[in-house]
Amino acid sequence: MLPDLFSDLPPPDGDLATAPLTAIDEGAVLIRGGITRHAEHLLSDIRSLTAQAPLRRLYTPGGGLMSASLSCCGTVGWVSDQRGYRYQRTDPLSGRPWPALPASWSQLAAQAAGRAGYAGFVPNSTLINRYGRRAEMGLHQDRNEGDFSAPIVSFSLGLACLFLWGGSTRSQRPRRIPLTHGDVVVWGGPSRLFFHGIAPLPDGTHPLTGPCRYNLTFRHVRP
DNA sequence: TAGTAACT
DNA sequence: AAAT
Repeated sequence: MLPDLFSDLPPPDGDLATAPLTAIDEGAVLIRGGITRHAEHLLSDIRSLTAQAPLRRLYTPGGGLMSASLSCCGTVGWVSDQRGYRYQRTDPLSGRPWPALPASWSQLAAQAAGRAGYAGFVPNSTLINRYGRRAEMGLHQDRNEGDFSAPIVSFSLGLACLFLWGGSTRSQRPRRIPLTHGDVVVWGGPSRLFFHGIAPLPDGTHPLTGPCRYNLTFRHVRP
């Protein structure tokens, strides 16, 4: 078996308190394997949450269909359609409020943020992204939250991917950072509005998720 | 405009 | 780069 793109990563530690922390940029860190030991619990929660608010593909305002599927939980959820990007209190599919953000998720996200130097992070919205075969996410900024003092906390589950990490302008060529099952990325402060994205998902199968990657992105949104 | 076409 |  030939070594793959990701085989030189250290083995996952699984604990946010002790997993190895790498600086990516000013205000941005990668915690390798920080949530590995919580993966099955998180995936089980994703199953029950997406039974209430199904994963769905959204249209961008320009009319493009996103290749990743998403859902939300928390007091507000991110949506995109012909009218633009926004956070709203209800799921447009059902008209009902989004499912509550599980307390265990909020605690893990806060612990990750604290490890990255952002004390007191209290997320009120989580975007649940599912990347299937060849799904990707173009370079973008998370800029609809209203509160840019709070960081973004991102959990990776399942198939490995290449995280595209750019800069404050779209023209800066992004670095490609491998993310594997259990990895956590936190960015805020000077890099809070940096462009980022996901390269097309490589083929593969993960024991816990099959041919897909899940990503949980925690935010604090000023309603 | 979190995507895409249409360039180079 | 430009459309929306």
